[in-house]
Amino acid sequence: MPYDPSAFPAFAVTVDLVVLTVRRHSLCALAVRRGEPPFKGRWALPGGFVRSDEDLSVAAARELAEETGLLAHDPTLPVPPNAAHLEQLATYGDPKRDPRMRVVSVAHLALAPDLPAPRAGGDAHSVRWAPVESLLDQEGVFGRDSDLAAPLAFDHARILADGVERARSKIEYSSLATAFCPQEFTVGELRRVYEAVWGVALDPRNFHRKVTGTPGFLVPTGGTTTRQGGRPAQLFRAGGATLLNPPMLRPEV
Amino acid sequence: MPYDPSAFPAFAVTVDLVVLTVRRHSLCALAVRRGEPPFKGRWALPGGFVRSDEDLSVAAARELAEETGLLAHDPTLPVPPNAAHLEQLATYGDPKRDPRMRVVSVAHLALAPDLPAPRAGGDAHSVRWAPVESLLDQEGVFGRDSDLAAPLAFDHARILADGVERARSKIEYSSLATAFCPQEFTVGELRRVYEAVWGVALDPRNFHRKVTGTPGFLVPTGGTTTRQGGRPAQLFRAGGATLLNPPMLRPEV
DNA sequence: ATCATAGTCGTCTGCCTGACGATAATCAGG
DNA sequence: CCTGATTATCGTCAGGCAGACGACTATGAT
Repeated sequence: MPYDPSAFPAFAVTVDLVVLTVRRHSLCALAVRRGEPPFKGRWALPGGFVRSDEDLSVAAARELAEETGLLAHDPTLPVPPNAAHLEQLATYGDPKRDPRMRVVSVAHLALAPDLPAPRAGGDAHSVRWAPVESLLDQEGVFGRDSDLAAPLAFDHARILADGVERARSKIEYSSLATAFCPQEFTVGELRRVYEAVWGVALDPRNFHRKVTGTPGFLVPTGGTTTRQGGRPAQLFRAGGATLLNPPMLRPEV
Repeated sequence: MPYDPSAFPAFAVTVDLVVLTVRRHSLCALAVRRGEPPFKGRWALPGGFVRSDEDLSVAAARELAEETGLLAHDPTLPVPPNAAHLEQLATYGDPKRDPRMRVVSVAHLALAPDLPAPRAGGDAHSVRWAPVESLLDQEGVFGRDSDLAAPLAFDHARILADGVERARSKIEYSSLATAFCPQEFTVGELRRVYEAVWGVALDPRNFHRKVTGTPGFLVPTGGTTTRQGGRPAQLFRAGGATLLNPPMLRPEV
């Protein structure tokens, strides 16, 4: 049977990115300001059309590189210096999610260490890191950041919320939190990642016992650092283990 | 800026379903035999095109109902008698996954109690439950079931494997295993679900202690049954709790 | 020198789990 | 009726792990 294009509806397919990082003790997401209608002037998640010869993960990695300069991390290769964790999040296809046409968006979640500065595709004003609470707070916050108070464009608030929840739950049972850290980091820095992502305070002594006692989670590099002040801390790299068993559960409420 | 259809590539969007159930102590998936090329005569996952006015979850629920007569379970409504759990799994968009054209498939995972018999959309011969191992076993098993030995069409083996892994991990930390049970069930029946999904044997005493001791997991209905033989067992319904904390971890190895 | 800060090591207690003994309530068959 | 097979359910015990928290260590700031 020959291929009949009229036998099915045509869709546009995009990738949208939830890019998360931890800056100044808070979980931040990358947001871009829309320069075109609809939602012109509003903040949105970075993203773009999937090209006709691209796999979805390739499109997501391309968008990530365009927006941040980060490379997606292929687990089969050694970790390049500018690597981010990238995984598919979920797909959103409400017929009315884009008023122009029928768009299905395959959202991806990227986790990155704190970056020097967002590098826009030519227009640095249109890209910024923003704390996820301010992006998700639909009520709006009046004051200096009132330009951020408007809800995100399209269904991006929902997508961001899903991405944040995925990150929050995934660091419980995997070593993914190290994706927020530079290649070498201390136990305290890793703990502050958990604290920022979960929004809770953790006991430094129990946390230290847990992460150093889990085989394959952390590998000491031999060096120490004092960049946080106080007693110098051992430096570690992420070990090969990806699954934490038993998991490190979020404290309840 | 007006909408310009030539500014982006057009995709076909489908939903594919991984429908799992437990029959005769083994985890089974719904498979349909393809009647058209490509992969004519091979087994595949049920699925179809998303209509132009349909959300993805609606399309998945429609396909599920067409193939099985099951209703997707809307968590905000009381559970109808023929309800199945339905959730989005992942999206597959390799440019070469369908030789005819560019198709992006949003796979969904459905979990259902053991059903009387698959009800095909007019052709009962083309749909069947098959143990997931036989569908995933690429080497093929010679013998009576050799028609099942050929690998699934398209990338459906990958999708099925992802769905099975999702189900296996999700019953660890949620009450989702009850989706495989009828409305009323015994602790032993629930244990046999875990054993079938994980492919391991569990200690009946420890399992009983765990599930009856987790608040909100099981609600006794007062009745008892003896349909398994042996001492009569209490009947339960699924409680309101959806998250198991602490989780019930798979035995290692 | 003193203090503040952060890191690291220990201890104790309670909870949960895995291993497994024991008892209870049914059915099949002699 | 009695016996054994089968399944359900309750209990016990030891080990592991997590939360709470004391104590000590090594730095920088004043």
